[in-house]
Amino acid sequence: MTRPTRPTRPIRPEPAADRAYAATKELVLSGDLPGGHLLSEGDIAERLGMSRTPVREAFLRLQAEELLQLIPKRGAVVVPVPAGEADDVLDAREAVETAAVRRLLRRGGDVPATVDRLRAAIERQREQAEAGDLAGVADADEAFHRTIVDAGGNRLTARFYAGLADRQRRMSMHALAPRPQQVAVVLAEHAELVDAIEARDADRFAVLLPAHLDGTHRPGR
Amino acid sequence: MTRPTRPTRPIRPEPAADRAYAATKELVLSGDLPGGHLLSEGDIAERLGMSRTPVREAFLRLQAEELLQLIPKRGAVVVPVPAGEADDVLDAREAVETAAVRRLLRRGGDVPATVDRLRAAIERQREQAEAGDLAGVADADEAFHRTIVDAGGNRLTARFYAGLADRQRRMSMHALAPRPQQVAVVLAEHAELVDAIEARDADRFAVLLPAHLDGTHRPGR
DNA sequence: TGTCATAGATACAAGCTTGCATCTATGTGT
DNA sequence: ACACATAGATGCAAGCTTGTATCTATGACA
Repeated sequence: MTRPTRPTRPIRPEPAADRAYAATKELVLSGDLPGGHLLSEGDIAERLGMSRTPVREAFLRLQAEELLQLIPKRGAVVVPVPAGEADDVLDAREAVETAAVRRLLRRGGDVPATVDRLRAAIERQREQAEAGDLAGVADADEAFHRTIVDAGGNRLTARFYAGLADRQRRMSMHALAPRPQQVAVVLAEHAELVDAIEARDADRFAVLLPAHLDGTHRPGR
Repeated sequence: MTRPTRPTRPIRPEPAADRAYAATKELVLSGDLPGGHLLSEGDIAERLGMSRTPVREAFLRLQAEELLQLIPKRGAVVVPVPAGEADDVLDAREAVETAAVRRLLRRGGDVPATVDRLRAAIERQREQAEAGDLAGVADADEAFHRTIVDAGGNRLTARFYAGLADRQRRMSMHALAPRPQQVAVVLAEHAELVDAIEARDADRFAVLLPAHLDGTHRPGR
């Protein structure tokens, strides 16, 4: 099996439908399209240089994620962030992450490996913060929490959590950027959460997490 | 606001895509199509007397629910129930229901109304059991648990839970039908769950629920 | 001569384009 | 204020193109 270099790379062009999906989703999640905005298949199709069909496919997928709402014979409206969505997201995240930790401990998963991964994620976040990369900080934060969820080993909740992260990202676009000292608090709280996991203390984790999420993501407090 | 009867009922024919979605989903959830089965757009389209386009839309929606997997140029395979899916579903249900109760109590929701609805659901389930309607028993059981989730007031988790119920239904098709005395146990445990809610004791609920779900849905025990 | 590997042909299925019918909302004229 | 014409957008259908698997026939080798 000598294959020194990739032989003439059989690149397959990304399907048009996937491009349309990614582009449109980015428009919605980035907040570039405000809630309530009405968009049409033809518009996007023209902008992306493709026909309406792949765009329609993209719209259907986004409707399944409740980011778009297709209105018969009218178009697709960007679903506005419902009132109370922030609460719902945080509540759901808390439930999923807590359940993941309980399951990890209950089923005797590899706690040390998880702890290592989490501490590495904290370190990455610290580096991003020192580099002043705000988007990088947010990414690392998401990676930290996703690592917790993945450790639980429940594919269904992990998938659900990915959708929650999307929605949170969409809301964060309208929120204030975290200030440096807030990042320090986040890092410290993350460390505490990891300590609780390392101590195999799910109850302590369950107490720490809501405070962490509320404190981080609720501007009013 | 006098609208005595519906005036000339403006019935709109159900869109072809919705019919295709419902029909195909039923095929999968009922277990009529085994996991791994390969089906094609053309087949379904012909059977339902429509073109491939709405069928394709249905397939896309089902792929978003991870019930179908579209394989380029090949067809759509019915995603087999993954190993460990039963565990994942029960784990996720436990997390969602427990979180719903905690939230209901934390936010001072209308506990008496919820309790009333739950006791009514138990009563319906008892009636279905006495009538010997096994499907009715299963429906009432789902309604009971869904009532708990809805009481939490989190739209995101409620939606997630609906998908869990679908997957559970699909798995139940291959499971044994419950025996009458098992139904009695279920009813008694439901009553205990409601009592915990009425007593506003989320911790007791969190202890009772896993035992209930495990005992009911894990044949091996 | 029999068996196996292989290359070519064929059938099938999706990805996408295009076109048409239908429905909704809007604006105009009386 | 109301009816009607019109523009715009989707819902659906049919056809074309492309990619994949399967079948078959041919040739090499034992």
